[in-house]
Amino acid sequence: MAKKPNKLKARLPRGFVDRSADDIRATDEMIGKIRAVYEQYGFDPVETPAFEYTDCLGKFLPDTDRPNAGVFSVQDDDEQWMSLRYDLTAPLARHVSENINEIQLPYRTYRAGWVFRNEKPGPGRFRQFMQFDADTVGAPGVQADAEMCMMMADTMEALGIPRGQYVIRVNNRKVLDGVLESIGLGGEENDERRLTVLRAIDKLDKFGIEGVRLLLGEGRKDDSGDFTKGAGLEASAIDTIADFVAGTGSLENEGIAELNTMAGMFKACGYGDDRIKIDPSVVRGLEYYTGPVYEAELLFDVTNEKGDVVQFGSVGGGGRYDGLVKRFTGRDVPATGFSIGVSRLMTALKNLGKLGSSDVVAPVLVTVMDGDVDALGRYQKMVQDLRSAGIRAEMYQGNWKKFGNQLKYADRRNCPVAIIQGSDERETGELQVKDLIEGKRLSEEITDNITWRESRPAQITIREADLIETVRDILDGQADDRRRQSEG
RNA sequence: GCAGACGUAGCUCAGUUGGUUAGAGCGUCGGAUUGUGGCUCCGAAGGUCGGUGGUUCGAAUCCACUCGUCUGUACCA
Repeated sequence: MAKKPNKLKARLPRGFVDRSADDIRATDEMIGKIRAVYEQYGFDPVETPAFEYTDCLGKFLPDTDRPNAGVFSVQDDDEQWMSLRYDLTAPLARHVSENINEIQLPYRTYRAGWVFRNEKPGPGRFRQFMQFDADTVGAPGVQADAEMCMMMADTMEALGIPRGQYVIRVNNRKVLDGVLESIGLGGEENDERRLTVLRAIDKLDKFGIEGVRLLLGEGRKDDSGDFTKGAGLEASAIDTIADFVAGTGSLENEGIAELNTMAGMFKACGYGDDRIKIDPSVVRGLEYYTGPVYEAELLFDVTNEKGDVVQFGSVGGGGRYDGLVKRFTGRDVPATGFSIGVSRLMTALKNLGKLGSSDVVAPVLVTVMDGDVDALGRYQKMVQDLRSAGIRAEMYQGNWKKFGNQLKYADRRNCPVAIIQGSDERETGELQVKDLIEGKRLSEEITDNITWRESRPAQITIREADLIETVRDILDGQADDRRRQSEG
């Protein structure tokens, strides 16, 4: 027997997903709400491309063992390396620097876009995802940072997350730096250990204070038995840090002063601890942040597809990055901004029931009984009339000779209404209008096929001229039912 | 990256100490029904048993390597 030719296997690269109609509509809705807040605050949109020259994206990674790890890079035909952007901040710094003479500072801008990371994907973690950023470039004062925090809080609420179910946590890198200096970890020679300590503090949510202490000391064994090496600090140094993240340490420095200024602004604007909170354990973006850092955290439980409760953690964050533009221009251009993880946040909002199944109704289906040119023209005209009346509609485009398949198609697409006109109806100037939703309900009471077919459930005969009015009545009735159900 | 678990049809899974042509349910497609969705009945398609190599008379089953998935951890600019 001849060997079958090998079929090409259709497969998606790992860590990437195809997006469904529901997902796309929900994302559009979210982005619309976020944009409205940013616009209200006086921010303008700008868009940069997905690719940048690799050197413009910058390298903030300390480990040079894997210089290209994390990004997708390709070599252009002039042999220059380009990379897909891994966030929206570095490209903005490039854009501002390149147009620094035309851009009026302070520059208040927002943008949504796909970013790409070449790393291990996991559930809810992809190699392409959407971020929605807002930044103020050319603003040296912490009032700009405070505004960012308040805008994040407003955005959470605009998305329907109730007060108390989210919190914006704020810290300042200068505070952390001060603490580290006080335990003798100042100076360049301790860069590596400082990083390890910061990463350990960042794990507070995950492992609790005891886990963090292990990571600051000898190290910690994970659930699979693998061992993570710690920072190897002295017991007294660990105590100092533990006191600090618990908020019981005492310290005076520039970072604390900045946090106090910001706290004062939050209070003056009526943003209490239930919305924005100073939290000494916030670390974030370990390399390029230079001042205030902040992140948005969800406080409600999220259950995944398997029904497990998962820790959702941060859905966005940001901070002050005073050095990024200077890399290009040599000029001090202080900036602050934050990023919302759109895809992640959407998962959470679905859980909260804030993004229900979309309210987009499938089209009305005009079925095809006769395939001659005259008949097809009549069917298409009905479709156009429905569309002109603002009703989503389509003519069946499959094999019209199998009429049963047309209704099956309508059923599977959740079409609300089907229009039927064969030669019998045509002769009398009539139409059959079938309410498919009501028909589905009635089908539960009918068990034998003959009755089902002959009773033609939820189907009425009308004059051709009454098409629009009848369809509209049925659609309105269905919309009322949906409303009652979602309320009850 | 490190550690562990797991890979059989589109999906969920059976498959005996290594033994003939690898099965079921659901789903898909066709028919019963040339002009009516659901139900029911009948039929069909769909598998390199993740891949490669090895042990063996014989491998879905045992071994090695590899790829992939999942869990934890690391990294996350």
